Amino acid sequence: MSINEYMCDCNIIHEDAVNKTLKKMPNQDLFNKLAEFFKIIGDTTRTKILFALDQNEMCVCDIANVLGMTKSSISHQLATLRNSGIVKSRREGKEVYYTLDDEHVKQVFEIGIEHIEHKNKTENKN
Amino acid sequence: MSINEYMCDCNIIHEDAVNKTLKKMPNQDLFNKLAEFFKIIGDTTRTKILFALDQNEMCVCDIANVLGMTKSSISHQLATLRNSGIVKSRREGKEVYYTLDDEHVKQVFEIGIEHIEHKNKTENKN
DNA sequence: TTGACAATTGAATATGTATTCAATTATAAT
DNA sequence: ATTATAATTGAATACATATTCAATTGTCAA
Repeated sequence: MSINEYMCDCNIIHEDAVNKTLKKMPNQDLFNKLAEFFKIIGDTTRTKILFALDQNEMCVCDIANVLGMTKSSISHQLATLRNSGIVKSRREGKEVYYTLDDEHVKQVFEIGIEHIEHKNKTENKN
Repeated sequence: MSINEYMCDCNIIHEDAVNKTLKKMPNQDLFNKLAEFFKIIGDTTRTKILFALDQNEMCVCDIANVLGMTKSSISHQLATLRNSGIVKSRREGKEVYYTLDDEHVKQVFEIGIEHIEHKNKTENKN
């Protein structure tokens, strides 16, 4: 497949690198899901929820108390996280308990925190 | 610090878990930066850019060709990525070359892809 | 079966943001 | 200087989404 089939408003500068990269590119679906995954994590409220669930299994009310927010907003966010397969839930009586769904979430989360802490340490040198 | 200082519309169910988690909670600034980091990665166009830069150092025009988009939109996205410290750039003549800034970005990216591929494999069992 | 409480849901509002388009800046070559 | 091309920038538009508020559902106990 030629790169000329792609619309672009400039001439090609490094054709080899472009073609090599085009060959390796995963399909659109993977990028959509990957972006979706990070976008869902990428919200302040949801990072707090994930941090809390990384410590303990918790019900909606517990999380609302930890974050100082309404159950409604937490529940909306949990629905988002659940629909994306980032957390899972189980009902026990009136309460619904949430946990992280997957080890990858934990890993991504921890590396993210490392990254921020590293940036904080070195932010004075530009 | 008591959890009663936090406004919430429900009674506390598991006070110990809530208090324990409150003690461990990092400050607001860390959550803001962490969410920002993931949010920036969490866009389909930007995941493609990061994938491309994970293969080769590239100029704006190369990236525009790989993604089949205008230089302007790519440049806007690169500015976003650069301002967040996710990519860095160097000028060589008329061209500006971009690379991933940091090993953490690469790690987070790869684990993210693993996560999606794992989900793809197991998506039939609910 | 009625009341109480945990949780979810839908609609509305307010806010954020990706891409487009037009204009501008930076660099190199003639 | 002038032209050409790479890249950036600002403003506008179109689209997505977080929180609030009100109503509803699910479960348990009296």
